[in-house]
Amino acid sequence: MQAKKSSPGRGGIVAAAARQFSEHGINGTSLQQIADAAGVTKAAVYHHYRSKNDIVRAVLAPALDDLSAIVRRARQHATAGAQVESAVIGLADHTIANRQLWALLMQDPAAADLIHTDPDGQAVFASLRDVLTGPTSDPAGTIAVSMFLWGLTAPFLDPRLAADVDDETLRGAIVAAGRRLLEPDLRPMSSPAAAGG
Amino acid sequence: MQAKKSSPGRGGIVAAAARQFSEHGINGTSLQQIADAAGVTKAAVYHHYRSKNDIVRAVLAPALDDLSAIVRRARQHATAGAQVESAVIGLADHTIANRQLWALLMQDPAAADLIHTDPDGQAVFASLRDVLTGPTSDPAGTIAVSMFLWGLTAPFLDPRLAADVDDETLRGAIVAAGRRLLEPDLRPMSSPAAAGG
DNA sequence: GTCTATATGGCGATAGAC
DNA sequence: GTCTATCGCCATATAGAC
Repeated sequence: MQAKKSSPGRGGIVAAAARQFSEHGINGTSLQQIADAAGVTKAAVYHHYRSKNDIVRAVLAPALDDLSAIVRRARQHATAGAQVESAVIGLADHTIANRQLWALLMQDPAAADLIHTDPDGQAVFASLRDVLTGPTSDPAGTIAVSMFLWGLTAPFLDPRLAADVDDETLRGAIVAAGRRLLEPDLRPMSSPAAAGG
Repeated sequence: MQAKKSSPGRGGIVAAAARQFSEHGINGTSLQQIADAAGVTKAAVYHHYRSKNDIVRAVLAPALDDLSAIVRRARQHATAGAQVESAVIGLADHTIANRQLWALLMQDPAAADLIHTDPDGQAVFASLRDVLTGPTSDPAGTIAVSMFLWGLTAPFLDPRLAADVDDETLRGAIVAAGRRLLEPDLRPMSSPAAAGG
């Protein structure tokens, strides 16, 4: 079983594209680079995908599906605290298992455009933020949620972390950060009156 | 006071470029777009800057200078805790006063390339991380620092925050997040023995 | 399903008139 | 200091042979 290296097919192309995208950004990656990385020609790539945008979608789609699953699983918990905890752990695991993809999803302007355009993408992110924010809707909570989500990209983007740190340490640090930033009793309260939900 | 709208000069060009960069990303912005936004032609832009890379540098340079100043100011404090506090506050203020620029600096792959290339840029970020990390060098601390730095981009990138939240709330939330993530006594300690610095 | 070859357009960058 | 016009190149995307 040589894994059919001579003809990568769709899977090999999206894998190669994902690698190039996370290295050079989506706009910084040409179809030629993708084709070269996949070991085929541009025309072969176009046989599988009718445009570069389609490739981008194919790369990002699994991440959006994973996010949906994380939200769905979190919502099965009864209390808001348990939902946040579940989502934080789910995100930590997803980030670690899929670092480049997550960085791409959050970091790249082209990905942001695509998500902003796609109604499903918007809905997934909105529901994720809802779960992480919990029932309260104070600005500080919204800010903490955003900082946590964007902070999740750090473990891949930071060259000092990408190589050295083992997954278990990373997971522990991410979950700890999520708890500190998002758990209601730890959340910053500039005006005490706002605490009464 | 018409601010000389007929000839924007260098200032107008970098301002226009910064706006376009933070909207479409550096690689996603053409010189034609920059010229249009500045109200001149491409050739006029090239009269002031000899390459697109020069424009990028001109856009990012003030942010790097600001970072240097933040680090310098933080280092004047005696204790590590005070240095962290100073740097966090400095970063919060800088992010709020200069949201797009910071997002660009941290978010864009092309900016990352340029910083990675430029020795000064590398040095500034290294020293900033050193100050935020403090004397200890445990992985969890390094991760927390990275998450905080990347989390700082959130306030601009999140459409729900860019418009609604006033600066004071934002500042309070960022500083609070920085404290929670970075202050030693709050930091996650998977192995208690590592605490003795 | 992959290839070579090509069409078409926008890109960064330059030349030279005003 | 700005313009019009253009170069050379590489981008996305297509056509048609094998």
